Amino acid sequence: MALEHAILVSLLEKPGSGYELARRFERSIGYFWTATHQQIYRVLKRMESEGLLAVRELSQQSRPDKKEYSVVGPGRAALSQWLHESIQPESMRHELAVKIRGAAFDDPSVLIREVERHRQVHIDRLAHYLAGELRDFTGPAAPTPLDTGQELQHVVLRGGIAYERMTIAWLDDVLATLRRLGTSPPHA
Amino acid sequence: MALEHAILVSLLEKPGSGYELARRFERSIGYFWTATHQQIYRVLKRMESEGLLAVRELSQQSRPDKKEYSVVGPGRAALSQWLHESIQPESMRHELAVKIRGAAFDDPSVLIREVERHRQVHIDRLAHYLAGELRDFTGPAAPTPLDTGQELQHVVLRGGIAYERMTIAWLDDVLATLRRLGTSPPHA
DNA sequence: CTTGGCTATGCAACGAGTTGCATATGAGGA
DNA sequence: TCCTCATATGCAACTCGTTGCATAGCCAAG
Repeated sequence: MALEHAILVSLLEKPGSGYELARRFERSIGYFWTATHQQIYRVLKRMESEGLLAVRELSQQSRPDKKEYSVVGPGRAALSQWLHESIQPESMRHELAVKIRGAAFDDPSVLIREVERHRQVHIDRLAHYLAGELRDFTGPAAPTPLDTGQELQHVVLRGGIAYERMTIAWLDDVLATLRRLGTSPPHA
Repeated sequence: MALEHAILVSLLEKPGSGYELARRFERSIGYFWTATHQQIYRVLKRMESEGLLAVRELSQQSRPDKKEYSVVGPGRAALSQWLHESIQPESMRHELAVKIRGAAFDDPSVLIREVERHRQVHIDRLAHYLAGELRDFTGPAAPTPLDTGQELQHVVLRGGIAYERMTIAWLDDVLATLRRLGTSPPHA
């Protein structure tokens, strides 16, 4: 049910429509929790029927109407309760690592392009995070001092930055290893 | 379908039963891909019916019979084909980060114990990985030189080690931030 | 005036993953 | 004898998540 909680957090930070939430899940919240618009619409509907959210239909000019959701009392209570529960530490889901081990049973060098591609994606994400950090937290236009919400958003963003840096360094290690093995014969 | 591929890799490394695979998914392979035994049994059955795996029923003394699975031609081909396809870079799923941002709407200090608990889990995992590295790759009892499969297993393990170290450092940052905010009033 | 793009919401079908339960063998300890 | 533990496999029901498709309004470009 973590999507439910991610939605509560996002709507507490700022009310919005399903469509707007879907876009937030492509950046910001989406850095550490993903969801497609279909999933979001479905869960929003369920949460509204459970009384966690309130809806307001807004007519808009030059675009379709939208439904703006906001968190109401029971939703806030549900989030608060969840914060007091303990969750189990993340289990990894690293498909590329599966591929790398699998490469032992084929030609490891076929993975070089793939790993290079992933590396570039992580370099782009890092640049994106760093730009966001400068804009919102450490640059001249950032508010000082930061409030609690901003401090917490910043520490989460620092986690994302650390993750991307670590990943890029590891992919460099992977590439060096694949290139070193390049001339070796494939394993039985 | 990544579970399918993780199973192919694991069974190519060494044939085994569903039960044995389930235990491998608690260590080794499980460091970067998780699965429960129910899922594994179900997928094994499907893969066998699709001709990717062969089964051998083994009678055992002093324990129940088991079914030993191994990869056959088409399974190997399926893995090889997957290695040549490209996958999309991982999307994050970091529930703790959602909680941290959510803490802005409650008392941030309630998370301190939770974060400390996660930190300890990652310290334990790091110690476990380092012990495995010493045993299998860098210690005096490790084979020299390593073959291709071992080199690739090692580079994946180095990724796990880097991940745990990064995570521990980040959780220290999170704890320092939570403690600093400890005396502040909760956000609106 | 048609096409493509952005906003905005949604259904239907499927596949992936979790939780709870059920069953059975045999070892070792209370 | 009974209980628990480790081995070993599995069903049923459910939730979560993805993919493909559909609809609809309005704008701007060609």
